[in-house]
Amino acid sequence: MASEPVETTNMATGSDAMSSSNTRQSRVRKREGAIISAGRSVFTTYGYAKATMAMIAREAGVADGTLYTYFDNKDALARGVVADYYARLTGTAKEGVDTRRTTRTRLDFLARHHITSIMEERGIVEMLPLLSSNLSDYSKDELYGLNKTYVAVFDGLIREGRASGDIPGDADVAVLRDIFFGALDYGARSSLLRSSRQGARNADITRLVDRLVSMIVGTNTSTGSLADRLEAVVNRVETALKEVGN
Amino acid sequence: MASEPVETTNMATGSDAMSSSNTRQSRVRKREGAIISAGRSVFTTYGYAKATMAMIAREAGVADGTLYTYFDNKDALARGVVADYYARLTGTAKEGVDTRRTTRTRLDFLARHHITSIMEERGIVEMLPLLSSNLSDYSKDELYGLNKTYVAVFDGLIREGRASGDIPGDADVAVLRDIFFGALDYGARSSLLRSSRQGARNADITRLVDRLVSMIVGTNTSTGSLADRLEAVVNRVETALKEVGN
DNA sequence: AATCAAATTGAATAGGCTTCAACTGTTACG
DNA sequence: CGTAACAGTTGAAGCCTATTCAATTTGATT
Repeated sequence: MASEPVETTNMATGSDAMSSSNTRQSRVRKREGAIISAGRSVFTTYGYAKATMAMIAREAGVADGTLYTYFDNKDALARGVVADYYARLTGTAKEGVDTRRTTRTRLDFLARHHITSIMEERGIVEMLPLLSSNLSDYSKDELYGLNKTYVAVFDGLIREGRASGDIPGDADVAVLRDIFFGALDYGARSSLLRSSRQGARNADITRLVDRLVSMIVGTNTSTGSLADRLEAVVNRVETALKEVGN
Repeated sequence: MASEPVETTNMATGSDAMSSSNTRQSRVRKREGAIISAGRSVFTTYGYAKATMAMIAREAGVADGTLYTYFDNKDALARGVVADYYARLTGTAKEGVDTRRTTRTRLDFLARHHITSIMEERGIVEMLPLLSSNLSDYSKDELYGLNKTYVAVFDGLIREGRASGDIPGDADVAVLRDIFFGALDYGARSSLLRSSRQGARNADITRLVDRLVSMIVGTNTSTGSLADRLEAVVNRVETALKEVGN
C-alpha cells in the first residue's frame, strides 16, 4: 500500500448522493460555474481586451486571486467561457434537429439556430481567433474537440441526407461544412454591421438560410412538399418567438 | 489678419513637385510607411496581444513615443496595418480580374486570390474582429470603406455575370457575397488547422473553390467550355507558382 | 544667423495581469 | 470535542506594457 494517493473526498460516504450537494467538491463546482458565468457576462459586455480580471472577480463575488485557482490566466478563463458556450450550443442543436423530420427542415433549423446563436453571443464567438493562438498543437486543445462535436451534427445530417437520396452530389463533406458555417458566420457579422433593426436582420437571416439550404439540398423552397414548407415556417416562427424573449 | 491659420508647408513653392521628394512631408510619409511595415511584421509574428509597441518602435527604428505622433494608440496602428493590407489586396484583385475574360475564370481567380492571401497574412486578418469594437459607428470607419471597395470587385462580377447570362437566378448579391467570402474565410482557417502540408492545403483550396464557383455560376467545371477550363488551369498554376515564391 | 513649428525622444505614469505568503474554513481522526 | 492537515481564499505587491509629456532636436523660413 505504498504511495497510495490520499483521495479524501472523492469516495463519497455512499448514501444521500443528490440532496446533500453541499460537499467541498460541489461548492467548488458551483463556484467554477459562477466564475464562468461572470466571465461570459463581462466578456460579452466589454469584449476580451477591455474586460478586466478584477471586473470578473467582482461579478463572481470572489477575490482577484481566486480566479487563478480555477483558470491559469485570462486566456484560459476565456477558453472556459467559450467551451461552455460550445457545449450549450451543441446540446440545443441536437435537441432541435431531433424534433425535425426531413433533411431540409433539419438543415434549415440548424442554420437558423447557428446564426441566431452567434448573433446573440457575438462577443464570445469573436474571442475565438484570439485564443487559438498556437495552431501547431490545436488538436490537443479542448476547444478543438468541442468544435468537432458541434460540427458533427452537420456532418451527420449530410451523410443521412445522402443515404436517403435527399442530398445530391458527392462533394467532400468538409467543403460543404466550410460553405455552411462560413456563410453563416460571415452573414451574421454583415447583418449586425449593416442592419440595425431586428426586422431587417430577420429578413437577412431568412434570405441567407434559404439560399444556403437550397444550395445544399438542391431543390428550392417553393418546390418542396407542403409538409416541408410547413415545417420551415414553424422553424421561422420559433426563432422569431425566441427573439421576442419567450 | 487675425487668427489666420499658419499653413506653413502645405502650399508648396509651386515648381519641382516630384523630384525633390526629400521635403518634410515626404520624409514623414516615408516614416509612416516604415512604421506600418514594422507593425505588419511584428503583428504577423507575434499576434496582436503579444506584440508590444516597443518591439514595433525598435523594428521601425524610432523611439516609443514617436509611434504616437502617427497613430493614436496600438489599436489605431493595427488598423493602419489592416488598412494597408486591404488596399494592396484590392489592387491585386482588380489587376487579376482584369486579365481574365469569362465570368467563371474571373470568379475562380478572385476566390483563389482571396483565400491564398488571407492564408498567407492570416495574423493580420485575425486582428479585424478585435478592432471593429464599436459596431454602432462602423460606417464612419476607414476600414468599412476599404472593405466595401474590396467586396465591390465581387459585386461587379456578379452583376456583369447576370447581365451576360452567365449567372442564373436573382438572389440578393449580399447573400452570394456572404456565401462566397464566408466560405473562403472559414475554409482558410479549417485548412490551416487541419492540413499541415502545403500540398494538402492546395488540394483543400481547389476543392472548395471549384465547388463554390460552381454553386454561383451554375454549371460545374467539367461542362464548361474548353477555354474556361484552360483558364481555370492557368489560374491554379499561377497561384501555385506564387506560393513557391515566384 | 535667428526664429519658429514640427517632429522626436525616452523617462515617468498608470493600469491591469499574475504571484504568493498569510489566512480561513472544512474535513478527518483520536 | 479538540486538533492536525489541507483545500481553498485572499488581496497587496511585483512586473510588464501602453500611453503621456516636458525637454530636445531638426529643418524650414525669413
